[in-house]
Amino acid sequence: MKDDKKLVEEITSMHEDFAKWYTDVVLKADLVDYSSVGGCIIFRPYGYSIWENIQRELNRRFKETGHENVYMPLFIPESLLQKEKDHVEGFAPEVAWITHGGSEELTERLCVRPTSETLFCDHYSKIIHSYRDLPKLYNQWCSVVRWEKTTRPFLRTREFLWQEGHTAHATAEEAQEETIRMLNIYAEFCENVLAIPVVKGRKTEREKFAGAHATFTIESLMHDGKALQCGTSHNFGDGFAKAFDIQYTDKNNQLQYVHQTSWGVSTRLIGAIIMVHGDDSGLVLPPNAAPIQLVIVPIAQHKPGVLEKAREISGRLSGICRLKLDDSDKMPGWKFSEYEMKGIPLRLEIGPKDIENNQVVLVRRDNRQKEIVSMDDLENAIPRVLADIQKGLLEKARAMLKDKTYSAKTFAEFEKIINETPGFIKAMWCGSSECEETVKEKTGATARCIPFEQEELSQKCFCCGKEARHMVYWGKAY
RNA sequence: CGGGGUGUAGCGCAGUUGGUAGCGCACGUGGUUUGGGACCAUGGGGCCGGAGGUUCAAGUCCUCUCACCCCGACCA
Repeated sequence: MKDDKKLVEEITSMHEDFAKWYTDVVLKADLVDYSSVGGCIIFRPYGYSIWENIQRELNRRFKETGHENVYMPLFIPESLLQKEKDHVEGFAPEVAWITHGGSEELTERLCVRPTSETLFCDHYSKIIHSYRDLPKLYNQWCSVVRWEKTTRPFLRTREFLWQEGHTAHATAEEAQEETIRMLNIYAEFCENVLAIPVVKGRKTEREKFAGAHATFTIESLMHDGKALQCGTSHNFGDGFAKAFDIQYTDKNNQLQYVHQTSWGVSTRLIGAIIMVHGDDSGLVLPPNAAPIQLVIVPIAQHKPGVLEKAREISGRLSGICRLKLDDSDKMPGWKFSEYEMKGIPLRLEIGPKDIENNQVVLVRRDNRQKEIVSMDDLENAIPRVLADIQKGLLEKARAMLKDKTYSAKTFAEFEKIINETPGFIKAMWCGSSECEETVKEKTGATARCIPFEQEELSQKCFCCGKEARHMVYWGKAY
């Protein structure tokens, strides 16, 4: 078999049609099904299981840093939503409204939460009285609704699952620390669990969250050169506190407003995994996020001893990795293709010849390398190979990010890159919203972030030529 | 919200000048198979997206609707 032979014929090649490739993968890997409600998806067990892994890993990190999970209502009274002006304006166009209970019209419309800032604020205003009540470090796992016009599985759906952390602090400094702490947790999680390298930075005024003082972001780059915002962390300062009257008495018996943050990641991360690691055979999952890390495929399973051996191995390994034994009567080749589409990191083949030789065959999903391993060494070999795959995927993704990151000094250079080799473009910027607008109009690219790691590529804004203030990562985004 | 496309079996499709629906895959059963998507036999499955109309007769022609997908403008 040639390495480059396309084994899975049901998936469109990503070079042929990236959008089609994406939806093919999403459907063929059994991650989701389309639902009867426009713009919404059904998470199938395999897709939901990835989300559960994400939840488990993040929950551990949130709890290690002192956060508690809570749950707020799905509905927000219109009056509550309207308390913070920028916030309402930002979300108004995509809010879904409840107008009736049964056949009776409600006296006040209820908004289906597009995000829960207002609910947390309302609650905080009641429960925070003293500096002794601070900080409040809350998080909630829930779904939110934003009535989007264009939708794509995971990347943009009308209802999506996410987590939103909402914290209240005594001082501006503490709030800023929290904002960055959570951004760093997201970045570490993306790299170590999802094997997705990210660029950390601050959003421009134009791109920041409605109602925030500052928004920080982690941005990643997909196979097609488009950027994907993977998570955001906002510093609200005391803006919401003033709108919602969240005050506490400090040590000197003075009334003070709290300083707040919020931060979130969503099921969009699953879209990122697909578009960063996937290939023409389908999904490729990093072991740390994979619902099933190892699939055992018995060969000639009707022959005496084969299934027994496969079951024995399954039992031995079940404590050291998440695995599945497929003893259905499908052909082995069918199983190989199926689990490649599903991105299971590692496959173990066990057949009569292997049993004779006291060995098994391991095949990696990421590079299809085969390795023959002694039956006695499985407990060492499996974790070793899984760790190696995890590491390899991150390295590969890092190389891609580096490869697709360009820099431009002039507008002409910028345009040429965006049109010919899409990716991140580093370029100096004067800080004006007008230049962002111009760039967007002429090239379709937006300022993804002002990275923490600044470089001085030149003294002048690549767009208007005036004095540059920041180096910005630009790109077309999902 | 604009532009394009598609709706016929679970999925993918065919269906000629209008004559009352077919193929592949999947599924059920029996058997033979199993190191890269097996084969034979046999069986089940349909208000042709919906509503009007034209006609003796509509999957097919006309009108109107609805849904979904894709591509753009706005957004986790």
